Amino acid sequence: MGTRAAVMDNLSMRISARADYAVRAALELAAAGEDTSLKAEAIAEAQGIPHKFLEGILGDLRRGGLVVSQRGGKGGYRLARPADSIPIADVIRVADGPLVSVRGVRPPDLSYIGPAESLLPLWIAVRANVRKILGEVTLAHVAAAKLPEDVLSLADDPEAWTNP
Amino acid sequence: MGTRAAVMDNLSMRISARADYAVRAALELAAAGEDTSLKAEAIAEAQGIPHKFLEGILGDLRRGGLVVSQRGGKGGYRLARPADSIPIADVIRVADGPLVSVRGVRPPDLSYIGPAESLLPLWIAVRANVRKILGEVTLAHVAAAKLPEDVLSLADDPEAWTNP
DNA sequence: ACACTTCCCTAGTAAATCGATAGGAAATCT
DNA sequence: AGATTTCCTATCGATTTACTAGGGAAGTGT
Repeated sequence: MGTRAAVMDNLSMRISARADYAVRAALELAAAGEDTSLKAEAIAEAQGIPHKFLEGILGDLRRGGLVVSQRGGKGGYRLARPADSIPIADVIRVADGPLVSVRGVRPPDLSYIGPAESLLPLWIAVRANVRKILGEVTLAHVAAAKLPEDVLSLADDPEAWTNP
Repeated sequence: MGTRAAVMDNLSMRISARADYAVRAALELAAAGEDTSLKAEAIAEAQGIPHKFLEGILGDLRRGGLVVSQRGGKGGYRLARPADSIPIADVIRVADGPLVSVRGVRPPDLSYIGPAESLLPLWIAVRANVRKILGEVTLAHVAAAKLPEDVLSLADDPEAWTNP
């Protein structure tokens, strides 16, 4: 399409359904407590996530070492570590692949020429900033609705909530 | 072939080829000066961008009011405003749509329930942060290879350049 | 032992998106 | 008129996304 009018996303920051679901599922587990285990179906119900889809995501979280699972009648999933030791960044990375890459190429391997040369440090700066936030905020923070001060102050600016 | 660049993979930060090309094309125009116009073919050559693809992107920039065009023998594209008044964010937004989205939805339109309630302010905070950087840095900054101090200091941290 | 529950694994699929290309119409210059 | 360059529409193949289906493996309670 030459003109893109109706289609949305994907400029700079995009959080996929997969990542979003993963974080929300992890938050349910965080809220349940480290030693209570929840069934996939219960999480799916609570958060309105297609449960078969969620099963796959929970499998990723397990393989990533963030949750542990148990089969059978009293089975389910629970967090593998305390919720305050799991940053949101970890959940997203495990569910959705590496946090950042550049067209398959890592930022340090890019080569820009001419007036575009300084683009690389710019992307790096943006990335560093995103990492700082998502690496600082943990499941415990979000589940308890107590975000760190510096993050809150960013979200408090009414301008942050406006559209484009 | 030249340089192809930047898409940040998957999770958090992704810059599409479209956005990357758009910024690089705008940078060529910025370097050329506000009253010099460049042909699409010349820009494509200089930055190693498929020229037919670039034509579509330049069309978006024109419709977004960032560049003006002229057809015919002495035609081409030039910036519609001074390079120091065009933030990188504008270029990306015009070429690629809204800067941040979750599951294709803009953050203010999301609704989270239960322990996921505080997810919304978190996404907003991240978005505000990205906006702050990309809204502050202009085409002039990048074209002149003189990024603002606060951005540079972010990119200076060696940790920012590490892989995952 | 047996039934039941719940996780686990593999495949598949419809739709969207991405990057790119082609052909020609419209405008502008010499 | 003739050359040039933007502008418009349409299409393409490949990949990704978001999901669905079905069944096997492992654990639990009776």
